[in-house]
Amino acid sequence: MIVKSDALTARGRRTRETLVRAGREAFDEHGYEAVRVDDVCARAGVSHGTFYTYFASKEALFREVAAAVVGEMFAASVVGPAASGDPYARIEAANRLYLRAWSANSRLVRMLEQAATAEEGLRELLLELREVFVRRGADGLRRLQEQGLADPALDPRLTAIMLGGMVEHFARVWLDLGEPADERAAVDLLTRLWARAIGLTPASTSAEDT
Amino acid sequence: MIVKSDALTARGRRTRETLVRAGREAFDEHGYEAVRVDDVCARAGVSHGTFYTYFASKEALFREVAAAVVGEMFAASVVGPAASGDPYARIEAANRLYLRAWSANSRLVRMLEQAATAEEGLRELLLELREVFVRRGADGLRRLQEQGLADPALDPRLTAIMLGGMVEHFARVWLDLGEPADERAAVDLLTRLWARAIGLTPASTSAEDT
Amino acid sequence: MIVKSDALTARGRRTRETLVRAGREAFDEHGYEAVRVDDVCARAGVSHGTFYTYFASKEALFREVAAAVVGEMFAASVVGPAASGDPYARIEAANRLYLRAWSANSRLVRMLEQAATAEEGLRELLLELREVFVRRGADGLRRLQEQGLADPALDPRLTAIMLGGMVEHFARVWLDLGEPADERAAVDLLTRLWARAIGLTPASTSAEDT
Amino acid sequence: MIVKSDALTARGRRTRETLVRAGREAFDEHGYEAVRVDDVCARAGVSHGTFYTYFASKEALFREVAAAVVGEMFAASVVGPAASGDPYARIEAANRLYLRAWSANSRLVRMLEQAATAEEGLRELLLELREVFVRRGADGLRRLQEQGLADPALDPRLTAIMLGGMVEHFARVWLDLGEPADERAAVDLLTRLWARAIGLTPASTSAEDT
DNA sequence: AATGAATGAGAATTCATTCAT
DNA sequence: AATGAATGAATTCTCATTCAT
Repeated sequence: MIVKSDALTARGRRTRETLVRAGREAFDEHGYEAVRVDDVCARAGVSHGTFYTYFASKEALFREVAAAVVGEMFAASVVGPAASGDPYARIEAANRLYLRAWSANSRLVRMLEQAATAEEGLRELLLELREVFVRRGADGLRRLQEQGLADPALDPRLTAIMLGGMVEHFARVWLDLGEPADERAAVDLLTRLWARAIGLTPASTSAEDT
Repeated sequence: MIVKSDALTARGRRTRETLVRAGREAFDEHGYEAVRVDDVCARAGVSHGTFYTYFASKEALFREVAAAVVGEMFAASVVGPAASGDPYARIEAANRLYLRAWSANSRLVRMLEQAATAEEGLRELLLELREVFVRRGADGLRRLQEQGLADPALDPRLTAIMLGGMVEHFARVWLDLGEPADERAAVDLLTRLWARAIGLTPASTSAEDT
Repeated sequence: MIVKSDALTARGRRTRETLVRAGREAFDEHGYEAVRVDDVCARAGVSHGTFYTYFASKEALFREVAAAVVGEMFAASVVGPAASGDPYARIEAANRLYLRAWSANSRLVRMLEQAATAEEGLRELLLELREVFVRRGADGLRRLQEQGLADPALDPRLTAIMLGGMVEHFARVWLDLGEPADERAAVDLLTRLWARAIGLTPASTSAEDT
Repeated sequence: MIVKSDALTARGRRTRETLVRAGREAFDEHGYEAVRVDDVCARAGVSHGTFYTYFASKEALFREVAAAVVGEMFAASVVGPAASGDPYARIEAANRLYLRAWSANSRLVRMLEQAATAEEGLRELLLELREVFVRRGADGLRRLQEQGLADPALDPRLTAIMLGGMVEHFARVWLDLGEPADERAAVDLLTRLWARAIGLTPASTSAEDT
């Protein structure tokens, strides 16, 4: 007798949101397996009977949390046309956003990866998330290639996957494994490596040096 | 009650090895949580009672499996002085090895990462594994810098982490998420990006082209 | 808090009746245990809260449903003086009514039997129901014995229980277990067996044959 | 990890049997729904973990109990050629056995009937049980008809169902609903009604009277 | 009268681990 | 060394019922 989100009173909506928030925190802190439904309920301050008023199972809650995370990351991935001019600056801005988005959610994304092995629906969500970032990277590279600013021999998609993976992976190592580094330095280096790797022509790169 | 590895009859050693092998396969296929001790025993063809003759717990078995995996990856990470001459070729060889080593064990390494969150001992093992690869990468880069073949401004350790992460991460996406690509093309592109990123001077790079 | 039936507005009476009807259908289709209060409410189109405005518990609803069923069966058990004349024809008419009454409600009666084990009140209801049919059968037999048409050695009550049970039981086997038979043939045979069993004298029986 | 019955040590077999016995008693006393797995375990003196070593679920235990009951009833239904000669005496003997067999298991059989509604496998078991008794009755009648001792116009199967139902149903009313009667009188009357109903010719019937 | 959110006792089941043989 | 029966803590989920609005 799960109640759908759009058939709820204000109070119901509030409770539901509280549960999602509590679940997100709990999953993020302890991992999917380690979280018991009762933990989430305790954190949300409701009985576990109430939990099942809103979610059919722990997994259903996770799906909801995962969807929220993915949604936020989509939102965070938009560079905005502001940082316009300089290609190098654009890459830098994108990398900063990328690093932040993944840093903020790295544990949940990894849980999603893990859970995606078993759950069909989650797998799709994960692939979709990845695709958004890959496509963004690939499109950016293609544009630079068309402008004659990047090595035209590089396969845009594969390159985007690899360099995007470099950023994503660093987010993990940095935060989850505690590799010491400060954001500025990290973004600087990631950007430099990225730019060089795609052969961003000296013209723009040197702009920074002057 | 647990029998130490070196105080075993030949028969005992065989049983123990069978269990480790069975555990490794099971963990790799289904993940740590999803594997029951009984599954491992069934696969190894021994009773549950026997399991506890050799391992104090499921976790102890995992530790053993993880150690074996890490050992193999260490072994696999040695480039060998054979591919000597050309820096680019060395990087290429290293990338091929790197990619293969991580591909072969990506699921288990991820499980190790996950488990490391909770277990102190595993955390150390994981950091150690990572360190070996990072150091190898950093050392290689430092050597190139000393020879004037790579950008001396790059922090060797951070650069190695980032570029190594690129390879490691690609191994996951490629195998676990099924991104289509063939090894040759992948190694080629990874190497090209890596070389360019560290500013490997044309002199050597072009050596390949001629 | 429970509103009594006679202190209700027209609207309230309607809601209450809807619930009883919905409960009866649900119980009949799925059995007492399998029916959740929510199922009844959904079927009746009211909220669970409303249910408790009219019934103190699920069991209270069942009691009401059971009483209704028993009432209907009482009503159905009246042969009416119409089929007067011939004793055999009277038995046949009674058997037809008997078979129909039990057929129509066999599942609910069985649930009542089952529930009666635990609930004192229901036990009485059940015994009362049974008694009506037993008494009717016994009275009929006694009359025939007095008229010299049936074996005077038979204990009227016990005989009525046994022959009545034959009809009742056949209703179950026929409908619930799907033993194929058509009503006409079944009533014919039941009547023939019944008449012969009580030694209904040829005089009347043969009346049918001529 | 349910262990099959034939792969058990003596101790295991003993435990399993204890559980079946405990389950049978519990079901008989309280009904399927009212019995918790823990009740059975407590009665058997084992932990509930042990229960699941032998049975996959409460339902699986019930299936086993039901099969045992049906087996016993099959065994009990054999009249044996001893009571040979007199048809009336044979019917009487059969009725006594019939009444006893159903009396001894009436609650469990009713539970089986109830459960059969939901479970396919149980339904078959029930139908099989019924069929054995029906066939036995039908065969007996057919033989009498061939010998010219019973009304040849009666459909053997339908008649057996009806008269068998009379006995079966009486067993319920007698034991479960507490209708007072002693076995001798009940068997006498059931037999007299049965014999008369099928038109068992006076020749044999009167044999009893002399 | 009606609603529907909240409750929590209760039941089934899993599985790592122990221990007698 | 090996076996496998026994254990019980832990966890998920259900559903009748209460109560504030």
